[in-house]
Amino acid sequence: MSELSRVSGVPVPSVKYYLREGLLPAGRRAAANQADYGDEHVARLRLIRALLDVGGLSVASAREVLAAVDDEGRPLASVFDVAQRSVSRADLYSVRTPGVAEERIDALVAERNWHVSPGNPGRIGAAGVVNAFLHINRPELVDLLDRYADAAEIVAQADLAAVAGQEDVAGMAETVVAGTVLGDAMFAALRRMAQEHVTSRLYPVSADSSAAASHPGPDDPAPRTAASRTSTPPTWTP
Amino acid sequence: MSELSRVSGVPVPSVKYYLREGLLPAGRRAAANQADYGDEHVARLRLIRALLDVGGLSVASAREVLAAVDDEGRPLASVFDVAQRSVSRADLYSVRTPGVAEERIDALVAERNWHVSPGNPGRIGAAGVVNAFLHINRPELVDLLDRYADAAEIVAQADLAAVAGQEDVAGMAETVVAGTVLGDAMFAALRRMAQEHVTSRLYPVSADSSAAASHPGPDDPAPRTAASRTSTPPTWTP
DNA sequence: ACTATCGGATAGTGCCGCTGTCCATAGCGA
DNA sequence: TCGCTATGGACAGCGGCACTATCCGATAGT
Repeated sequence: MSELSRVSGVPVPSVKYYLREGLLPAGRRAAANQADYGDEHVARLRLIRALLDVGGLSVASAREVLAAVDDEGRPLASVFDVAQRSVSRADLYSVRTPGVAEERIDALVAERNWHVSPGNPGRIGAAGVVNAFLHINRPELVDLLDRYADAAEIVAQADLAAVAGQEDVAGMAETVVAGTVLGDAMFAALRRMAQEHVTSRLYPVSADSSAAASHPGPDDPAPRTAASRTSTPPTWTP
Repeated sequence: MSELSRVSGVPVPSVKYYLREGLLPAGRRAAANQADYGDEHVARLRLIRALLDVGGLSVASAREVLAAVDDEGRPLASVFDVAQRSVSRADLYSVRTPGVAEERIDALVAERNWHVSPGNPGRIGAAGVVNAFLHINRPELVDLLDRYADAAEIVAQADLAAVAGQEDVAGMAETVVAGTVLGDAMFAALRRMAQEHVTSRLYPVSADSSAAASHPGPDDPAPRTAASRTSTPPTWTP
Protein backbone atom coordinates (compact mmCIF):
# COMPACT_ATOMS: atom_id res chain seq x y z
CA MET A 1 0.00 0.00 0.00
CA SER A 2 2.84 2.35 0.72
CA GLU A 3 4.15 1.78 -2.77
CA LEU A 4 0.70 2.46 -4.20
CA SER A 5 0.65 5.67 -2.23
CA ARG A 6 4.10 6.61 -3.40
CA VAL A 7 3.38 5.94 -7.07
CA SER A 8 0.03 7.68 -7.08
CA GLY A 9 0.99 10.55 -4.82
CA VAL A 10 -2.03 9.98 -2.62
CA PRO A 11 -1.27 9.79 1.12
CA VAL A 12 -1.66 6.40 2.70
CA PRO A 13 -4.44 7.47 5.08
CA SER A 14 -6.41 8.77 2.12
CA VAL A 15 -5.93 5.50 0.29
CA LYS A 16 -7.27 3.72 3.33
CA TYR A 17 -10.18 6.12 3.38
CA TYR A 18 -11.03 5.49 -0.25
CA LEU A 19 -10.85 1.75 0.34
CA ARG A 20 -13.21 2.11 3.25
CA GLU A 21 -15.59 4.25 1.26
CA GLY A 22 -15.67 1.80 -1.59
CA LEU A 23 -14.09 4.05 -4.19
CA LEU A 24 -11.05 1.84 -4.56
CA PRO A 25 -11.33 -1.95 -4.80
CA ALA A 26 -9.28 -3.90 -2.30
CA GLY A 27 -6.03 -5.38 -3.40
CA ARG A 28 -5.30 -9.07 -3.55
CA ARG A 29 -4.56 -10.20 -0.05
CA ALA A 30 -1.15 -11.85 -0.12
CA ALA A 31 -1.03 -12.32 3.63
CA ALA A 32 -2.79 -11.10 6.70
CA ASN A 33 -0.77 -7.95 6.65
CA GLN A 34 0.07 -7.68 3.00
CA ALA A 35 -1.94 -6.73 -0.05
CA ASP A 36 -0.92 -6.46 -3.66
CA TYR A 37 -2.06 -3.63 -5.85
CA GLY A 38 -1.72 -3.44 -9.60
CA ASP A 39 -1.78 -0.86 -12.31
CA GLU A 40 -5.56 -0.80 -12.25
CA HIS A 41 -5.42 0.42 -8.69
CA VAL A 42 -3.06 3.21 -9.63
CA ALA A 43 -5.30 4.17 -12.54
CA ARG A 44 -8.37 4.07 -10.35
CA LEU A 45 -6.68 6.23 -7.77
CA ARG A 46 -5.83 8.79 -10.41
CA LEU A 47 -9.38 8.77 -11.65
CA ILE A 48 -10.62 9.24 -8.11
CA ARG A 49 -8.42 12.25 -7.57
CA ALA A 50 -9.41 13.71 -10.91
CA LEU A 51 -13.09 13.36 -10.09
CA LEU A 52 -12.68 14.80 -6.61
CA ASP A 53 -10.16 17.56 -7.25
CA VAL A 54 -10.86 18.66 -10.80
CA GLY A 55 -14.48 17.62 -11.09
CA GLY A 56 -15.32 18.74 -7.60
CA LEU A 57 -17.35 15.64 -6.84
CA SER A 58 -18.09 14.56 -3.32
CA VAL A 59 -16.87 11.19 -2.20
CA ALA A 60 -20.42 9.87 -2.22
CA SER A 61 -20.99 11.04 -5.79
CA ALA A 62 -17.68 9.61 -6.89
CA ARG A 63 -18.65 6.28 -5.41
CA GLU A 64 -21.85 6.17 -7.45
CA VAL A 65 -20.08 7.23 -10.60
CA LEU A 66 -17.35 4.66 -10.19
CA ALA A 67 -19.91 1.97 -9.49
CA ALA A 68 -21.54 2.85 -12.79
CA VAL A 69 -18.19 2.64 -14.55
CA ASP A 70 -17.54 -0.77 -13.06
CA ASP A 71 -20.99 -2.04 -13.95
CA GLU A 72 -20.23 -3.87 -17.17
CA GLY A 73 -23.73 -4.46 -18.46
CA ARG A 74 -25.07 -1.03 -17.69
CA PRO A 75 -26.33 0.79 -20.78
CA LEU A 76 -24.36 3.82 -21.78
CA ALA A 77 -27.29 6.14 -21.32
CA SER A 78 -27.49 5.10 -17.71
CA VAL A 79 -23.83 5.86 -17.22
CA PHE A 80 -24.43 9.27 -18.72
CA ASP A 81 -27.29 9.81 -16.39
CA VAL A 82 -25.34 8.89 -13.30
CA ALA A 83 -22.45 11.12 -14.37
CA GLN A 84 -24.79 14.00 -15.05
CA ARG A 85 -26.49 13.67 -11.70
CA SER A 86 -23.16 13.55 -9.93
CA VAL A 87 -22.24 17.00 -11.17
CA SER A 88 -25.72 18.42 -10.78
CA ARG A 89 -26.45 20.49 -7.78
CA ALA A 90 -29.03 18.71 -5.66
CA ASP A 91 -30.13 21.69 -3.65
CA LEU A 92 -31.75 23.82 -6.27
CA TYR A 93 -32.79 27.34 -5.89
CA SER A 94 -36.17 26.99 -4.31
CA VAL A 95 -38.79 27.72 -6.89
CA ARG A 96 -40.78 30.82 -6.08
CA THR A 97 -42.41 31.44 -9.42
CA PRO A 98 -43.36 27.91 -10.26
CA GLY A 99 -43.95 27.05 -13.86
CA VAL A 100 -42.52 30.10 -15.54
CA ALA A 101 -38.92 28.97 -15.64
CA GLU A 102 -39.83 25.43 -16.61
CA GLU A 103 -41.98 26.75 -19.40
CA ARG A 104 -39.12 28.80 -20.74
CA ILE A 105 -36.87 25.77 -20.78
CA ASP A 106 -39.49 23.57 -22.35
CA ALA A 107 -40.06 26.18 -25.02
CA LEU A 108 -36.35 26.17 -25.77
CA VAL A 109 -36.34 22.40 -25.99
CA ALA A 110 -39.37 22.35 -28.25
CA GLU A 111 -37.98 25.07 -30.50
CA ARG A 112 -34.81 23.11 -31.06
CA ASN A 113 -36.53 19.76 -31.36
CA TRP A 114 -34.39 18.44 -28.59
CA HIS A 115 -35.33 15.18 -27.09
CA VAL A 116 -35.10 15.66 -23.35
CA SER A 117 -36.88 13.54 -20.80
CA PRO A 118 -38.75 15.43 -18.07
CA GLY A 119 -36.47 14.08 -15.37
CA ASN A 120 -33.26 15.24 -17.04
CA PRO A 121 -31.18 16.91 -14.33
CA GLY A 122 -30.19 19.62 -16.75
CA ARG A 123 -33.79 20.53 -17.31
CA ILE A 124 -34.34 21.02 -13.60
CA GLY A 125 -31.07 22.85 -13.22
CA ALA A 126 -31.65 25.16 -16.14
CA ALA A 127 -35.07 26.02 -14.83
CA GLY A 128 -33.50 26.78 -11.48
CA VAL A 129 -31.01 29.18 -13.05
CA VAL A 130 -33.68 30.90 -15.10
CA ASN A 131 -35.70 31.20 -11.95
CA ALA A 132 -32.73 32.75 -10.19
CA PHE A 133 -32.27 35.27 -13.00
CA LEU A 134 -35.89 36.29 -12.70
CA HIS A 135 -35.71 36.36 -8.95
CA ILE A 136 -32.74 38.69 -8.79
CA ASN A 137 -34.56 40.93 -11.21
CA ARG A 138 -32.31 40.38 -14.18
CA PRO A 139 -34.68 38.91 -16.75
CA GLU A 140 -32.50 40.02 -19.63
CA LEU A 141 -30.00 37.33 -18.66
CA VAL A 142 -32.61 34.73 -19.53
CA ASP A 143 -32.07 35.68 -23.14
CA LEU A 144 -28.60 34.22 -22.89
CA LEU A 145 -30.26 30.84 -23.11
CA ASP A 146 -30.34 30.69 -26.88
CA ARG A 147 -26.67 31.33 -27.43
CA TYR A 148 -25.79 29.04 -24.56
CA ALA A 149 -27.89 26.34 -26.16
CA ASP A 150 -26.02 26.81 -29.44
CA ALA A 151 -22.79 26.29 -27.56
CA ALA A 152 -24.18 23.34 -25.62
CA GLU A 153 -25.05 21.58 -28.86
CA ILE A 154 -21.50 21.98 -30.10
CA VAL A 155 -20.09 20.64 -26.88
CA ALA A 156 -22.51 17.74 -26.64
CA GLN A 157 -21.77 16.65 -30.18
CA ALA A 158 -18.06 16.73 -29.45
CA ASP A 159 -18.67 14.75 -26.28
CA LEU A 160 -20.60 12.05 -28.05
CA ALA A 161 -18.08 11.89 -30.86
CA ALA A 162 -15.39 11.27 -28.29
CA VAL A 163 -17.44 8.52 -26.72
CA ALA A 164 -18.19 6.92 -30.07
CA GLY A 165 -14.49 6.84 -30.83
CA GLN A 166 -13.84 4.39 -28.03
CA GLU A 167 -13.32 0.76 -28.84
CA ASP A 168 -14.31 -1.18 -25.78
CA VAL A 169 -17.37 -0.65 -23.68
CA ALA A 170 -15.43 -0.20 -20.46
CA GLY A 171 -13.45 2.57 -22.12
CA MET A 172 -16.66 4.17 -23.28
CA ALA A 173 -18.07 4.24 -19.78
CA GLU A 174 -14.95 5.79 -18.37
CA THR A 175 -14.84 8.28 -21.21
CA VAL A 176 -18.43 9.21 -20.56
CA VAL A 177 -17.71 9.80 -16.90
CA ALA A 178 -14.49 11.68 -17.42
CA GLY A 179 -15.93 13.73 -20.24
CA THR A 180 -19.06 14.63 -18.36
CA VAL A 181 -17.47 15.42 -15.03
CA LEU A 182 -14.23 16.99 -16.15
CA GLY A 183 -15.81 18.55 -19.22
CA ASP A 184 -17.76 20.89 -17.04
CA ALA A 185 -14.57 22.18 -15.54
CA MET A 186 -12.89 22.40 -18.90
CA PHE A 187 -15.62 24.42 -20.50
CA ALA A 188 -15.84 26.72 -17.52
CA ALA A 189 -12.13 27.35 -17.76
CA LEU A 190 -12.28 28.04 -21.49
CA ARG A 191 -15.19 30.35 -20.90
CA ARG A 192 -13.06 32.40 -18.50
CA MET A 193 -10.35 32.77 -21.09
CA ALA A 194 -12.81 33.65 -23.82
CA GLN A 195 -14.40 36.19 -21.53
CA GLU A 196 -11.12 37.91 -20.95
CA HIS A 197 -10.40 37.84 -24.64
CA VAL A 198 -13.73 39.36 -25.62
CA THR A 199 -13.51 41.86 -22.81
CA SER A 200 -10.11 43.01 -23.94
CA ARG A 201 -11.45 43.52 -27.44
CA LEU A 202 -14.48 45.48 -26.33
CA TYR A 203 -12.78 47.49 -23.62
CA PRO A 204 -9.14 47.87 -24.54
CA VAL A 205 -7.70 48.47 -21.10
CA SER A 206 -4.39 50.20 -21.13
CA ALA A 207 -3.29 48.78 -17.80
CA ASP A 208 -3.03 45.03 -17.86
CA SER A 209 -5.36 42.92 -15.85
CA SER A 210 -4.93 42.72 -12.13
CA ALA A 211 -4.88 38.98 -12.50
CA ALA A 212 -1.14 38.56 -12.61
CA ALA A 213 -0.39 41.05 -9.89
CA SER A 214 -3.04 39.99 -7.40
CA HIS A 215 -2.30 36.34 -7.69
CA PRO A 216 0.99 35.88 -5.96
CA GLY A 217 0.88 32.61 -4.09
CA PRO A 218 -0.61 29.55 -5.68
CA ASP A 219 2.06 28.95 -8.26
CA ASP A 220 4.00 26.89 -5.80
CA PRO A 221 6.34 24.76 -7.85
CA ALA A 222 6.28 21.71 -5.59
CA PRO A 223 9.32 20.20 -7.24
CA ARG A 224 8.64 16.53 -7.22
CA THR A 225 10.34 14.00 -9.37
CA ALA A 226 8.49 12.98 -12.48
CA ALA A 227 7.56 9.57 -11.19
CA SER A 228 4.49 9.44 -13.34
CA ARG A 229 4.52 7.07 -16.21
CA THR A 230 3.69 8.45 -19.60
CA SER A 231 2.68 5.30 -21.41
CA THR A 232 0.97 7.37 -24.03
CA PRO A 233 3.43 9.83 -25.50
CA PRO A 234 1.99 13.30 -25.23
CA THR A 235 3.00 14.30 -28.71
CA TRP A 236 -0.29 15.42 -30.15
CA THR A 237 -0.28 18.09 -32.76
CA PRO A 238 -2.50 21.09 -32.15
CA MET B 1 -35.84 41.64 10.33
CA SER B 2 -38.62 39.14 10.64
CA GLU B 3 -40.40 40.84 7.78
CA LEU B 4 -37.24 40.77 5.72
CA SER B 5 -37.00 37.10 6.44
CA ARG B 6 -40.61 36.53 5.53
CA VAL B 7 -40.42 38.45 2.26
CA SER B 8 -37.16 36.88 1.15
CA GLY B 9 -37.86 33.41 2.43
CA VAL B 10 -34.50 33.24 4.19
CA PRO B 11 -34.68 32.10 7.83
CA VAL B 12 -33.96 34.76 10.42
CA PRO B 13 -30.86 33.00 11.81
CA SER B 14 -29.42 32.86 8.33
CA VAL B 15 -30.07 36.55 7.83
CA LYS B 16 -28.23 37.20 11.06
CA TYR B 17 -25.42 35.01 9.84
CA TYR B 18 -25.11 36.87 6.55
CA LEU B 19 -25.10 40.17 8.43
CA ARG B 20 -22.32 38.88 10.64
CA GLU B 21 -20.33 37.62 7.69
CA GLY B 22 -20.62 40.91 5.87
CA LEU B 23 -22.66 39.65 2.93
CA LEU B 24 -25.64 41.77 3.83
CA PRO B 25 -25.31 45.41 4.87
CA ALA B 26 -26.89 46.32 8.18
CA GLY B 27 -30.25 48.03 8.16
CA ARG B 28 -30.87 51.49 9.42
CA ARG B 29 -31.04 51.33 13.17
CA ALA B 30 -34.39 52.80 14.19
CA ALA B 31 -33.97 51.85 17.84
CA ALA B 32 -31.85 49.61 19.97
CA ASN B 33 -33.95 46.65 19.09
CA GLN B 34 -35.31 47.74 15.76
CA ALA B 35 -33.78 48.02 12.33
CA ASP B 36 -35.30 49.02 9.03
CA TYR B 37 -34.57 47.16 5.87
CA GLY B 38 -35.45 48.27 2.38
CA ASP B 39 -35.92 46.76 -1.01
CA GLU B 40 -32.20 46.78 -1.58
CA HIS B 41 -31.81 44.38 1.33
CA VAL B 42 -34.37 42.04 -0.14
CA ALA B 43 -32.65 42.17 -3.50
CA ARG B 44 -29.27 41.59 -1.93
CA LEU B 45 -30.60 38.65 0.00
CA ARG B 46 -31.94 37.12 -3.18
CA LEU B 47 -28.62 37.65 -4.89
CA ILE B 48 -26.85 36.02 -1.96
CA ARG B 49 -29.04 32.96 -2.13
CA ALA B 50 -28.63 32.75 -5.90
CA LEU B 51 -24.85 32.90 -5.58
CA LEU B 52 -24.76 30.34 -2.79
CA ASP B 53 -27.43 27.89 -3.92
CA VAL B 54 -27.32 28.11 -7.70
CA GLY B 55 -23.79 29.27 -8.19
CA GLY B 56 -22.41 27.04 -5.46
CA LEU B 57 -20.19 29.75 -4.04
CA SER B 58 -18.87 29.57 -0.52
CA VAL B 59 -19.80 32.31 1.88
CA ALA B 60 -16.27 33.66 1.76
CA SER B 61 -16.30 33.80 -2.06
CA ALA B 62 -19.70 35.44 -2.06
CA ARG B 63 -18.40 38.09 0.30
CA GLU B 64 -15.57 38.96 -2.06
CA VAL B 65 -17.83 39.01 -5.07
CA LEU B 66 -20.39 41.21 -3.37
CA ALA B 67 -17.68 43.56 -2.20
CA ALA B 68 -16.61 43.90 -5.82
CA VAL B 69 -20.17 44.64 -6.85
CA ASP B 70 -20.48 47.31 -4.22
CA ASP B 71 -17.18 48.92 -5.13
CA GLU B 72 -18.36 51.71 -7.39
CA GLY B 73 -15.08 52.77 -8.87
CA ARG B 74 -13.79 49.32 -9.61
CA PRO B 75 -13.14 48.72 -13.30
CA LEU B 76 -15.28 46.15 -14.97
CA ALA B 77 -12.37 43.92 -15.79
CA SER B 78 -11.58 43.64 -12.12
CA VAL B 79 -15.15 42.66 -11.34
CA PHE B 80 -14.88 39.99 -13.99
CA ASP B 81 -11.69 38.79 -12.46
CA VAL B 82 -13.13 38.52 -8.97
CA ALA B 83 -16.21 36.73 -10.27
CA GLN B 84 -14.12 34.31 -12.26
CA ARG B 85 -11.91 33.50 -9.34
CA SER B 86 -14.90 32.92 -7.12
CA VAL B 87 -16.12 30.09 -9.33
CA SER B 88 -12.69 28.72 -10.03
CA ARG B 89 -11.57 25.74 -8.10
CA ALA B 90 -8.68 26.77 -5.90
CA ASP B 91 -7.34 23.30 -5.28
CA LEU B 92 -6.22 22.32 -8.70
CA TYR B 93 -5.20 18.90 -9.73
CA SER B 94 -1.60 18.83 -8.68
CA VAL B 95 0.55 19.14 -11.72
CA ARG B 96 2.60 16.05 -12.34
CA THR B 97 3.62 16.65 -15.91
CA PRO B 98 4.48 20.31 -15.62
CA GLY B 99 4.52 22.34 -18.73
CA VAL B 100 2.83 19.97 -21.12
CA ALA B 101 -0.72 20.91 -20.31
CA GLU B 102 0.08 24.60 -20.16
CA GLU B 103 1.72 24.40 -23.53
CA ARG B 104 -1.36 22.83 -25.02
CA ILE B 105 -3.53 25.60 -23.64
CA ASP B 106 -1.14 28.30 -24.76
CA ALA B 107 -1.10 26.77 -28.23
CA LEU B 108 -4.86 26.93 -28.31
CA VAL B 109 -4.80 30.54 -27.21
CA ALA B 110 -2.19 31.46 -29.79
CA GLU B 111 -4.01 29.66 -32.58
CA ARG B 112 -7.18 31.59 -31.89
CA ASN B 113 -5.44 34.89 -31.29
CA TRP B 114 -7.03 35.11 -27.93
CA HIS B 115 -5.78 37.70 -25.53
CA VAL B 116 -5.40 35.91 -22.22
CA SER B 117 -3.19 37.06 -19.40
CA PRO B 118 -0.94 34.42 -17.86
CA GLY B 119 -2.71 34.63 -14.53
CA ASN B 120 -6.17 34.06 -15.94
CA PRO B 121 -7.84 31.49 -13.68
CA GLY B 122 -9.30 29.78 -16.72
CA ARG B 123 -5.85 29.22 -18.13
CA ILE B 124 -4.72 27.51 -14.96
CA GLY B 125 -7.93 25.57 -14.71
CA ALA B 126 -7.90 24.41 -18.30
CA ALA B 127 -4.33 23.27 -17.93
CA GLY B 128 -5.38 21.36 -14.84
CA VAL B 129 -8.13 19.58 -16.71
CA VAL B 130 -5.87 18.74 -19.64
CA ASN B 131 -3.39 17.46 -17.15
CA ALA B 132 -6.07 15.29 -15.57
CA PHE B 133 -7.05 13.88 -18.95
CA LEU B 134 -3.46 12.92 -19.61
CA HIS B 135 -3.03 11.59 -16.13
CA ILE B 136 -6.00 9.25 -16.30
CA ASN B 137 -4.63 8.03 -19.61
CA ARG B 138 -7.35 9.48 -21.79
CA PRO B 139 -5.39 11.81 -24.06
CA GLU B 140 -8.06 11.71 -26.75
CA LEU B 141 -10.28 13.81 -24.52
CA VAL B 142 -7.78 16.62 -24.87
CA ASP B 143 -8.94 16.96 -28.44
CA LEU B 144 -12.28 18.14 -27.14
CA LEU B 145 -10.56 21.44 -26.46
CA ASP B 146 -11.12 22.89 -29.92
CA ARG B 147 -14.84 22.36 -30.05
CA TYR B 148 -15.16 23.50 -26.47
CA ALA B 149 -13.28 26.64 -27.34
CA ASP B 150 -15.68 27.28 -30.23
CA ALA B 151 -18.53 27.01 -27.80
CA ALA B 152 -16.78 29.15 -25.21
CA GLU B 153 -16.40 31.94 -27.75
CA ILE B 154 -20.11 31.91 -28.44
CA VAL B 155 -20.93 32.00 -24.77
CA ALA B 156 -18.43 34.70 -23.95
CA GLN B 157 -19.70 36.93 -26.72
CA ALA B 158 -23.24 36.51 -25.48
CA ASP B 159 -22.05 37.29 -21.96
CA LEU B 160 -20.37 40.48 -22.99
CA ALA B 161 -23.30 41.53 -25.10
CA ALA B 162 -25.53 41.15 -22.06
CA VAL B 163 -23.13 43.25 -20.02
CA ALA B 164 -22.93 45.92 -22.68
CA GLY B 165 -26.70 46.15 -22.75
CA GLN B 166 -26.79 47.49 -19.21
CA GLU B 167 -27.30 51.18 -18.65
CA ASP B 168 -25.76 51.97 -15.30
CA VAL B 169 -22.42 50.84 -14.04
CA ALA B 170 -23.82 49.23 -10.92
CA GLY B 171 -26.12 47.14 -13.07
CA MET B 172 -23.18 46.12 -15.20
CA ALA B 173 -21.22 44.92 -12.24
CA GLU B 174 -24.11 42.88 -10.95
CA THR B 175 -24.75 41.51 -14.41
CA VAL B 176 -21.14 40.51 -14.70
CA VAL B 177 -21.28 38.69 -11.41
CA ALA B 178 -24.61 37.01 -12.02
CA GLY B 179 -23.69 36.10 -15.57
CA THR B 180 -20.34 34.70 -14.63
CA VAL B 181 -21.40 32.77 -11.57
CA LEU B 182 -24.83 31.57 -12.63
CA GLY B 183 -23.82 31.22 -16.26
CA ASP B 184 -21.60 28.32 -15.38
CA ALA B 185 -24.55 26.51 -13.89
CA MET B 186 -26.76 27.41 -16.82
CA PHE B 187 -24.38 26.14 -19.43
CA ALA B 188 -23.77 22.96 -17.52
CA ALA B 189 -27.49 22.35 -17.36
CA LEU B 190 -27.96 22.99 -21.05
CA ARG B 191 -25.07 20.69 -21.78
CA ARG B 192 -26.84 17.89 -19.94
CA MET B 193 -29.95 18.36 -22.02
CA ALA B 194 -27.99 18.54 -25.25
CA GLN B 195 -26.11 15.42 -24.26
CA GLU B 196 -29.32 13.51 -23.79
CA HIS B 197 -30.63 14.83 -27.07
CA VAL B 198 -27.56 13.84 -29.03
CA THR B 199 -27.41 10.50 -27.25
CA SER B 200 -30.99 9.75 -28.15
CA ARG B 201 -30.24 10.50 -31.77
CA LEU B 202 -27.14 8.35 -31.91
CA TYR B 203 -28.48 5.52 -29.80
CA PRO B 204 -32.23 5.58 -30.31
CA VAL B 205 -32.83 3.21 -27.42
CA SER B 206 -32.55 5.60 -24.55
CA ALA B 207 -32.92 4.66 -20.93
CA ASP B 208 -35.20 6.60 -18.68
CA SER B 209 -33.47 8.87 -16.27
CA SER B 210 -35.65 7.43 -13.54
CA ALA B 211 -34.34 4.00 -14.33
CA ALA B 212 -30.82 5.04 -13.52
CA ALA B 213 -31.95 6.80 -10.40
CA SER B 214 -33.26 3.53 -9.06
CA HIS B 215 -29.94 1.77 -9.67
CA PRO B 216 -30.87 -0.70 -12.33
CA GLY B 217 -29.32 -4.11 -12.41
CA PRO B 218 -26.57 -5.01 -14.82
CA ASP B 219 -29.00 -6.66 -17.17
CA ASP B 220 -31.68 -4.06 -17.08
CA PRO B 221 -33.18 -4.27 -20.53
CA ALA B 222 -34.89 -0.89 -20.64
CA PRO B 223 -35.78 -1.27 -24.30
CA ARG B 224 -38.53 1.29 -24.07
CA THR B 225 -38.29 4.65 -25.65
CA ALA B 226 -38.35 7.46 -23.19
CA ALA B 227 -41.03 9.12 -25.25
CA SER B 228 -43.50 6.62 -23.95
CA ARG B 229 -43.93 8.61 -20.82
CA THR B 230 -44.79 12.24 -21.01
CA SER B 231 -45.14 13.80 -17.61
CA THR B 232 -45.44 10.87 -15.26
CA PRO B 233 -43.26 10.94 -12.18
CA PRO B 234 -40.60 8.23 -11.93
CA THR B 235 -42.16 4.87 -12.62
CA TRP B 236 -39.88 2.78 -14.70
CA THR B 237 -41.93 -0.38 -14.70
CA PRO B 238 -44.33 -0.41 -17.61
C1' DA C 1 14.02 -13.58 18.77
C1' DC C 2 13.34 -9.02 17.88
C1' DT C 3 12.05 -5.07 15.72
C1' DA C 4 9.95 -2.60 11.96
C1' DT C 5 6.37 -2.37 9.15
C1' DC C 6 1.90 -3.69 7.36
C1' DG C 7 -3.31 -3.78 7.06
C1' DG C 8 -7.37 -2.60 9.25
C1' DA C 9 -10.46 -0.47 12.66
C1' DT C 10 -11.76 3.37 15.35
C1' DA C 11 -11.83 7.77 17.03
C1' DG C 12 -10.57 12.46 16.47
C1' DT C 13 -9.76 17.03 13.74
C1' DG C 14 -10.76 21.17 11.28
C1' DC C 15 -13.73 23.60 8.46
C1' DC C 16 -18.13 25.25 6.93
C1' DG C 17 -22.77 26.73 7.00
C1' DC C 18 -25.90 27.31 9.63
C1' DT C 19 -28.93 27.03 14.17
C1' DG C 20 -30.17 27.29 19.00
C1' DT C 21 -29.78 29.86 23.31
C1' DC C 22 -29.45 33.75 26.10
C1' DC C 23 -30.14 38.58 27.27
C1' DA C 24 -30.91 43.57 27.50
C1' DT C 25 -34.02 46.39 25.39
C1' DA C 26 -38.21 48.30 23.52
C1' DG C 27 -42.99 48.48 21.68
C1' DC C 28 -47.55 47.99 23.20
C1' DG C 29 -52.06 46.80 25.24
C1' DA C 30 -54.50 46.90 29.86
C1' DT D 1 -47.38 52.06 35.08
C1' DC D 2 -47.06 47.17 34.54
C1' DG D 3 -46.27 43.21 32.44
C1' DC D 4 -45.92 40.47 27.96
C1' DT D 5 -43.99 39.59 23.87
C1' DA D 6 -40.83 40.45 20.22
C1' DT D 7 -36.45 42.19 18.55
C1' DG D 8 -31.56 42.33 17.44
C1' DG D 9 -27.03 40.97 18.77
C1' DA D 10 -23.46 37.93 20.75
C1' DC D 11 -21.95 33.46 21.31
C1' DA D 12 -21.78 28.66 21.48
C1' DG D 13 -23.16 24.39 19.52
C1' DC D 14 -24.37 21.13 15.79
C1' DG D 15 -24.10 18.05 11.78
C1' DG D 16 -21.81 16.79 7.73
C1' DC D 17 -17.69 16.00 5.22
C1' DA D 18 -13.05 14.80 4.01
C1' DC D 19 -9.64 13.45 5.82
C1' DT D 20 -5.98 12.15 9.69
C1' DA D 21 -3.98 10.25 13.95
C1' DT D 22 -3.77 6.45 16.98
C1' DC D 23 -3.86 1.88 18.23
C1' DC D 24 -3.49 -3.08 17.47
C1' DG D 25 -2.54 -7.75 16.11
C1' DA D 26 0.00 -10.06 12.51
C1' DT D 27 3.75 -10.93 10.06
C1' DA D 28 8.59 -10.09 7.20
C1' DG D 29 13.08 -9.45 7.42
C1' DT D 30 17.38 -10.03 9.80
